[in-house]
Amino acid sequence: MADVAPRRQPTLDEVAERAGVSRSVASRALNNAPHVSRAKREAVERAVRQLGYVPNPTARALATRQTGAAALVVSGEDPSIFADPFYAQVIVGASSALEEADLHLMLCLAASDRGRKRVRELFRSKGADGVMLMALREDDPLAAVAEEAEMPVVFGGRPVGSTPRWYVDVDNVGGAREATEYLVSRGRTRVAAICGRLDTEAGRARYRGYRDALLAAGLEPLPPQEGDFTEPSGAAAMAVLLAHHPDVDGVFAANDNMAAGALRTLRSAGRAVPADIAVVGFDDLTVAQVADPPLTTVHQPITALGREMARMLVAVVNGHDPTPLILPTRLVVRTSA
Amino acid sequence: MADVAPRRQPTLDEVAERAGVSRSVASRALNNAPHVSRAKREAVERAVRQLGYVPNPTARALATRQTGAAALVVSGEDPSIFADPFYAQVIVGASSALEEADLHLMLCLAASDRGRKRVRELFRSKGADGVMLMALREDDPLAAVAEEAEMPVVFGGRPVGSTPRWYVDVDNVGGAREATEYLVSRGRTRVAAICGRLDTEAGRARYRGYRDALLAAGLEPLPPQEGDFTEPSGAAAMAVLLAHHPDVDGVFAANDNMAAGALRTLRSAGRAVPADIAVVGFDDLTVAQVADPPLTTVHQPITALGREMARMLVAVVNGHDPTPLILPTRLVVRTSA
DNA sequence: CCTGATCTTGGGAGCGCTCCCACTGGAAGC
DNA sequence: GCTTCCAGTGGGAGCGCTCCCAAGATCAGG
Repeated sequence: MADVAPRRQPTLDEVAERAGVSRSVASRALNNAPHVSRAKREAVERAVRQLGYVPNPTARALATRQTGAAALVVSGEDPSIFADPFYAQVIVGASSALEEADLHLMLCLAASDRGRKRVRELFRSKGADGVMLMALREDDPLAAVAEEAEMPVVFGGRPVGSTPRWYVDVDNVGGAREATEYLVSRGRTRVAAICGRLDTEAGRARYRGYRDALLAAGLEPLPPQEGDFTEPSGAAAMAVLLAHHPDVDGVFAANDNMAAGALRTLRSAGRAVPADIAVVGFDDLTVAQVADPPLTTVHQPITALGREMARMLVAVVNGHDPTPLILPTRLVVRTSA
Repeated sequence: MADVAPRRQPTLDEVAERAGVSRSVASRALNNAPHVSRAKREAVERAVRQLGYVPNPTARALATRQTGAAALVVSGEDPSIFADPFYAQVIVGASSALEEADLHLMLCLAASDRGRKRVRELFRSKGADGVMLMALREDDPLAAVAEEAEMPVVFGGRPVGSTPRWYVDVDNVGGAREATEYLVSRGRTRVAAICGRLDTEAGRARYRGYRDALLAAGLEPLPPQEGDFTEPSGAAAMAVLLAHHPDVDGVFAANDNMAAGALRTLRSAGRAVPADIAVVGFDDLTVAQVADPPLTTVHQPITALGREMARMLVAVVNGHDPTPLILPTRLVVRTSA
């Protein structure tokens, strides 16, 4: 058995006693609220130092009805979705913004039924001061949970088919359009799309951008070749594309992972990139730089996405009503197109 | 201003009243503890359902002195360390194990001074039931914090220069040795090492494994060419290596990111891989599969690492004293060596 | 010197839950 | 028939904090 040190933490009452003041005064001094004389304030500070007092966050949470934590919920059918480096960057951004507001970050991967149930419980029990919700799919069970929740919810990316009150998104349509326009501007005329899951808003929006651009250029869009945002699915989609449309000379992939997969298929099929086929990705993750050839891709400000989500959530928690935010993308030209 | 729905949650007292029992009985029924008659148990369940009652986790935490949360703390000088997909996989594993124990996951990136201060506060205020601590460097300020903490701490990877009571690590020495032995077995005689930060135990251990293998084969190890586990640092290290030891015919990189960087440098230097130089990585992340040529690398069970850390922590929290764990690695042969 | 306004102060009532404990009544043991 | 035991029950005292409020202290203005 582990020997648990049973020494109890000092409480606010003990601090107060030691400082020769009442609990109320000690509490006020601690939260540097007004109505505390300089002398007592200092006495409290001294007692805190001597006793090594640290306030008990749980007790404070119970009294104030604020947990001091914000949750980041990532939906998905299986946990592997979270392995996408995308989320790590979101977390970096969110974490820094929450740090400023002195909130803790709870991370919930709502992949299993059990996980979803726990998220539901979290919502209903108000186990956090607010929630950032990402990666919702069409008919996602979490959508309803968020709906009925009496808790601030900020969406990362819009859910399919509805526009929530608070969200931060990236200009998916614009980014995809720009990427496709670029392919067209380089003289590509048979441009295909390897799109992401079409039960996600990002997947749909990026296909829409691709489609818009081709139509505007008087070219014919190909039907969506659907992947699931993973490298293997991109490789597979590229293989199908090559089989059905051997004359394709440009590919817009809805993210870098799938673009990397496409590159792999093209390599083994002996097609030169970008000479025979140009490839553009989306995200601008590390994989885009490491790929061979380095990927021309649509950069999206992922860390900023996380940061802004957290900031927006903090604003809502503090009683404000911020306006939704759509972050810009920009095309990063490398070698693949 | 956001309109906050002020409807209060039902409390246990209300459930008890509705069910016609005392608060004690209701509590026992809820936690399905013994000493509750079947009739009352059902009455309570009914009341819970009718009222839509959900227990208040904060109040429970205060009463039981258990927060119901475990923290994963990732140390580091700047947040970018967390962008490594490695941590995402650790989280997937930890999350699933914590889910089983019905604990929430708090994520703390202790990159800034502010972040470290908050972690310290977390430790001192017992803001979590236990902590998983990763990526400690030599003289890491968090080491002291963890030391004085009266809280279960499980380390992910050993810290430099000390062996904590509870940790889960990967067989870094063995993995590096196997990788290097493989290079030697393929006839490579001038094998260099691009090692990770030598102020981390993983960085040191992997270099040690490399060194051991060469010495055992009667070959001369080269001095460590230090990187920081990032792709650019691997590229830079490879460039230095090429300049100082033009005759190198094999490289062991301490992780896949750096191996990918090395590949990039070799490509632009016109060296063929593996014909001229063989390259082996470590981690077996997605990048290893996507790299060109696909990386031969040392696979480490990262998700299992996270899972076992969480399980170990749960064991400690429950008063047990589990023994440290060292997870095996295995060489995955692809094309680069 | 008195009145009212303002600042300090501490008592006490929660926040919503767990858990100890004293009490009941019926089954079991002698 | 009488203890003995124990499942079942509810009262009450916390857990450690915040915050309302009444009361005392201080100070200005008239």
